[in-house]
Amino acid sequence: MRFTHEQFRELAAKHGLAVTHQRQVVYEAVIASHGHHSPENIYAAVRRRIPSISLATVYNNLRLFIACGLLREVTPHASTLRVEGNLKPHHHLVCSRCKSVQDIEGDFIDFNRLSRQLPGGFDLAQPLIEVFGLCRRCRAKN
Amino acid sequence: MRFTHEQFRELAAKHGLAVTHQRQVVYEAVIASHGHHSPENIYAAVRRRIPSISLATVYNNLRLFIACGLLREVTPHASTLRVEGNLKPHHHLVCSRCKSVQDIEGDFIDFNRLSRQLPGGFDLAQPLIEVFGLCRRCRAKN
DNA sequence: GGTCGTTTTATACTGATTCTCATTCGATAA
DNA sequence: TTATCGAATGAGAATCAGTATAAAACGACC
Repeated sequence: MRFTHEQFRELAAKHGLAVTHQRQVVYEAVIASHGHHSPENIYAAVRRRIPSISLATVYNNLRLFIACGLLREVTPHASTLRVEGNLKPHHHLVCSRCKSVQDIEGDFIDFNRLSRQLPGGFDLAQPLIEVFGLCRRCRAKN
Repeated sequence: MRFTHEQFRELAAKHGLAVTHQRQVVYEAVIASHGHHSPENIYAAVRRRIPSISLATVYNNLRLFIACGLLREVTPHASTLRVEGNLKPHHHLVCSRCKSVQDIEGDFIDFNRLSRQLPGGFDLAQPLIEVFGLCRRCRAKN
C-alpha cells in the first residue's frame, strides 16, 4: 500500500502535525518497509529520496510519530531504537541472545487474570507483550 | 538475606567462576538491593565498599553473572542495561512512557497456545514475559 | 621466589542519540 | 504577491552508555 500525499495529510491533521516533505518521506519509509527498523536504516532509505536530509531530522520525526501513536517503539533490547508501522494488535518474540524481534499473533494471554494481578492504576489500554526466548539460530549455536 | 562468603564461594564454584573480592561485592550489591538496577547504580553501591573499583570491572562482572545465569538481564527499554537478582519465575510490567519496571506474578499465559504459534525452533525454555502499558504516575500525567 | 593465566584498573574509543543554533520553510496576514 | 513569525531542518558538536585495550596486580602452582 503506497501512501499518497492526501493520506498522509489526513493523518497529520488528525494528530496536529505540520506536513513537511521530510516528515512525509520518513513516515513512508517506515510504512513501506515492513518489519522493525533502526533510525539508521530509515535514514539510509530516506536519503535515497532526499540526499540532504539530516539524521537529526529522522530522529526528530520518529520520536514525534511515536509520541502521537503513528508508529510504535519496539523493544530496544538491541540497545538501539527500533520502530514499526504495524499498529494492529500483535506481540513480539524477542531472542534473549541476539535481540532479534519477530512478530507473533495469537490469543495466548488471559487478560482477565492479568488485570487481576495488575497493581492499581496500571493502564493496559494498548497492551504489548514481549516474550523472550532463544531464536532458532542462537539455539543452534548452543 | 545477607550473603556470606561461603555462600558466594559455593555459587561461584557451581558456575566455574573464580572468587575475587570485587566479584563478591558486586554480586552482593545486586542481591542486597532488590529491584532492577543499572550498572551505574551498582557501581555507586560497590564503591562504598571498594572505593578504587573500576566501572569496567562492574560491567565485566555483571555480564559474567548474566552469562552464567546468576543474574537476569531486565529489558533495557530505559535504553540502559538493568539487572535483577530475582531468579524466581515472574514477569515484568513495563511503563511505555517512563520505562519503569515492576515485577508481576501470576499465571496469565497460555503456554500451550503460545507454543502452537511459535515459529519453528524458537526455544521458550526460560520464558520471560514483559507486558507494556502506562504506569499510574504516567497515566495521571495524561 | 619465578612463572603463567586471570582479573582489575585506567583510559581511550566507539556508536547511538541529543543538543545547539543558524538557516530555511510554510502558513497566514497584509 | 510579499512580509512576518513560529516551526522545522541541517550541520556538527556534545553527551552518554558501554566496550576495547594494555599495563599492572593478583593468586595458584611449581
